[in-house]
Amino acid sequence: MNNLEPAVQSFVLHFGEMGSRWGINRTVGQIYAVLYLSDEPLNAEQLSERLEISRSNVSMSLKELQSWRLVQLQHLPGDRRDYFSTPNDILDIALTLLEERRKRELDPTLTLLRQTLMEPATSKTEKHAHERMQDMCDLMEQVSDWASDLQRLSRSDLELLLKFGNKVPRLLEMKDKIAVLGKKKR
Amino acid sequence: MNNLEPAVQSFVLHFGEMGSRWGINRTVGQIYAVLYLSDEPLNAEQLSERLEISRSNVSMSLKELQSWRLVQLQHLPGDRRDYFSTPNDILDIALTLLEERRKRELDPTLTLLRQTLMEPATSKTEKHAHERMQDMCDLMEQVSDWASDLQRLSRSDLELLLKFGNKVPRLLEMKDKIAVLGKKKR
DNA sequence: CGGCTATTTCAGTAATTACTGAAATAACTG
DNA sequence: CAGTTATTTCAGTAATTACTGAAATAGCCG
Repeated sequence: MNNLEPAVQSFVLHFGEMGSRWGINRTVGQIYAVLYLSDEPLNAEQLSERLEISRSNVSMSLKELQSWRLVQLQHLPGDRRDYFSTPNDILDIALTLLEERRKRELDPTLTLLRQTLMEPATSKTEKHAHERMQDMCDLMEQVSDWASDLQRLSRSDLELLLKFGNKVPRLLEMKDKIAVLGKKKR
Repeated sequence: MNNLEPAVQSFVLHFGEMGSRWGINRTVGQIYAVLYLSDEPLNAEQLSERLEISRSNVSMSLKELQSWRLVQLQHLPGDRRDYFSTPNDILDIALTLLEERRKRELDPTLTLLRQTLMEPATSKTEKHAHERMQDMCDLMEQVSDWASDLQRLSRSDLELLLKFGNKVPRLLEMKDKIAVLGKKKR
């Protein structure tokens, strides 16, 4: 890993750590970091060398990253090896991550909650448990909808939303107008 | 764990799984789930029995949850054991989670990125890496600011924001007015 | 203080997860 | 088709993480 430039190396190490703090493992995080910083697509062999990990480990980790749609596979003319890169736009990446997490974490939980809430609650404690689950279900639905909506925004709207984020409270002062707008259009 | 009512049990198991998909481990997730659904505070002994795990495991897991500020410690009159519960409001919980994750994941990464970006980039590849890091840094700052702002919103504004979430695109149609408002007040 | 109860700590072990090398598969090339 | 190169799979092992029981600590109460 000393073949990496210092700035790259510390970023890669940090990402590895963050990865394992998440569900993702260290190696997967490191591979992603290397690809993200690289100015050209890399093949498995190169990743294996730079991170000093086995070829097979690279193969498995890349499969994992592909399942998250976080890396793109491409070919260079006259070279039949697989080359990998990340999207150029960090917003693209963030949106993909958000969407995948929604699918993997929110959706299954929502399914379970709805299913459980179909059954009648008998005892007092069970009634209370149902209330709690209902609250969680409601919130998760809202968050899930929010996330879906973000996916549909144009790039420029997204950037606007991010930029004005720290003025959200003020934006909410306009809630009356927004409410009117909501009624008018729907 | 068969002492738990079926609805509770499946929720607890699911939460355990989700926990380990996260950085948090299965037991911690299960304990949290039990506490969240319980209609009364529980002590370590009770958690140990219900989940059939050792007393010491409960102790460690509760410490972990306390470090995330996700459980509240309290005492019952005439009983010197520690009792634990979660906040009643799921929004409270979500905000705490958001804030802790910001502190643990975004902040350290931002620190590293800023630090690295202070150094000059020499080679061509290093310049490219710096650009990538700068992009990530910018986005993370915006997200971090967003998260901070959410913490400061009143409960009613938060609920409004959540409810109107799926009308975000329409809300952005008003960007001109928002821009004006931004200038006027700042 | 001495006994009692509750909680924490921690070394050892169990369970899980990550990684490797070797072998199998796949895909091209002459 | 045989040879060559690239990728994947997988059984075995290494490394990490989770969990336990026993011992230590802490705090109360008579």
